[in-house]
Amino acid sequence: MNREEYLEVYRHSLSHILAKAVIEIFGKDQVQYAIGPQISDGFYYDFTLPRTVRQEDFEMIENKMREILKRKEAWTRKEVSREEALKLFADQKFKTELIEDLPEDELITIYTTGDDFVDLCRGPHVDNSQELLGAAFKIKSVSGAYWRGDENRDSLQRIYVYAFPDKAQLKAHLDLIREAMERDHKKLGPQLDLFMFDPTAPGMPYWLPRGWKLFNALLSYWRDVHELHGYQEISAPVINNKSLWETSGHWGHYKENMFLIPGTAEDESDYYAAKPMNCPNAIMVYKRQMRSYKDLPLRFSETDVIHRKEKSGELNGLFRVQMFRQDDDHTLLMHSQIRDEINDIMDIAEELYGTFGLDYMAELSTRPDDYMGDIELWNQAEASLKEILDAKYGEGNYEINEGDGAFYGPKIDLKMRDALGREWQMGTIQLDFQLPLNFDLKYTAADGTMKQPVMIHRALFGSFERFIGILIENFKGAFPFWMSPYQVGVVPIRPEHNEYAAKVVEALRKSRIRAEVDYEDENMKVKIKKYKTYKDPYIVVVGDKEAQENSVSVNIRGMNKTVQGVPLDTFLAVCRRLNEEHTLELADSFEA
RNA sequence: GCUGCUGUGGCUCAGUCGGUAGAGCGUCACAUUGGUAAUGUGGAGGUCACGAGUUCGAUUCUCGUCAGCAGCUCCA
Repeated sequence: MNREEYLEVYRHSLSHILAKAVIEIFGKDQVQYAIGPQISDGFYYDFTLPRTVRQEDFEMIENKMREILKRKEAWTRKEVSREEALKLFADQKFKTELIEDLPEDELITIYTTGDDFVDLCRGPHVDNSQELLGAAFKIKSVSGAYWRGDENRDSLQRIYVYAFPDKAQLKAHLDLIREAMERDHKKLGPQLDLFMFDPTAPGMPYWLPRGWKLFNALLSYWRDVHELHGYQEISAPVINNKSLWETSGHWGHYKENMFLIPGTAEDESDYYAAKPMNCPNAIMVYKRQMRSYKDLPLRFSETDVIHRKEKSGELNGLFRVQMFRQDDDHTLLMHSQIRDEINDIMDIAEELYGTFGLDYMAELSTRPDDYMGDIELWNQAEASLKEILDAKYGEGNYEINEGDGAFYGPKIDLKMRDALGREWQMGTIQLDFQLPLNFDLKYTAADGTMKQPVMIHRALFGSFERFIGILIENFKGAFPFWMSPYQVGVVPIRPEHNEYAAKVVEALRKSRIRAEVDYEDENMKVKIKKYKTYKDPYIVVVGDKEAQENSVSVNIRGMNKTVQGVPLDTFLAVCRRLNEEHTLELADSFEA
């Protein structure tokens, strides 16, 4: 048995122990038990119980589980007929439903643990509870869930449990969770004065001065890269009359997610809606004039604010917001250009992600059952996408989600893995055969006939907001030099050094280095601490010595190391280089 | 939206078994003239999220609203 199978078997087995414990605590006639699958860090089990399980109950339940394990009960497997199974679980409505839903010819197996607990299960399990004695587990949380994920059906209590083969692995996992919590951008962001929220605008971040500096550093890097790849940035209205959204189909399919703004009429006839996507306006720009095949591909990138109304419980810091800016683009092109264009987009993605040292994986989603458009076109497009992915990552080195594409075209999703090994859905590259049709887009082909272009929607960071949220957690707030809100904090030792400090700050700013300085008549240690808390990459201290020799004393972030007597010009040159090269690591030596 | 939890000065949190609140940090003032992560003293700062109910009296109890957090995808 390999490690994964082993995990599966005993997590699964432990979930039965949990169910048994819960039943013994609350009484068999008080508990309806549903399902108890394993998940990535343990397992859960769903129940209906006579009362809500609280945090105070966790220890009691854990103890009951241990007590059951110590009984070293045997597990016996038995094959039963459908009738026997139904009879056995007559008073368990969820189990009954599960049995009734099993295919006619399915073999039904039940497992008995000890002499009183029986559960419907396909197994496999351990043979005796004894085998689980060494396992380490801990109840993680209790939350609500619905029977079969359907909010119209029974509301269940789901008990989550962490489970690992031994204490060391459980501890390692709990440490990882703690580390992730320390990195939580919802905590770090406000702490570093990057962004805030206000109840009058739920899910709509306010970017504070420091955060906006970071945002703009990221944006300007993104612009530079796209400029080199032939993109043209546009900006368009944030609200449009509903007639636009009717044409695009959003009014019909996406209205619940749009913030609506009444016009002057009494009814909805002249409503406006804040844009939830940029595509229709990019199309307006395309339609402004006749387009020739020679113009294509036309790449209209856009970072305007967009709004999407979310259900109240779904907001989550910068990860799920109601107002954000995508690093968006809509490219109009001929069918024959799809492959080259997607290839170029993948190159940009690689370059962008590489700058942050983030690994990424690609996933292809193909034609769904309810697809629209010409099946030939779909086949060609999917073939092109596969070809590109095969060439780039090798056949089989990317995931294919059959039937998971949008109805208007296939797509490639890009997921990345952060410093803690967590996965994030980031970029998305979607082909769209539908909108060009809805808006009746045309170009004049070489033979003088009118043809319809294809549209590509793509965002590589996903949204600036979410991407920054991920970066905050990935770097734990200690950003690479080029994107740090302030790159250098200047600390004059005494007020008499303020004059030289001002000279240093001016020189830094003239070199386009973001520098902050504290002229207060305050102990220098206090100032150093302030900039350390802000995680400024470099803190430079200036006193008599530095003023005299036109140098700075550099404190390097994360290195507990100070380099004294660095000539100011040398320091400036190093900073400029880090900015230009978008270097991930800080320089720790300052040679001329 | 649903389930559960939470909401006390800018921040982190204590407290009130119902009699309108306290600490540390931060901030401000004054003193301190400092060499790489917290100098000292003093002051200001709170309608205890909002609304209603119960009560002689509510920050505390009840209900509602708003916002936040965790989960609601892992299929016996």
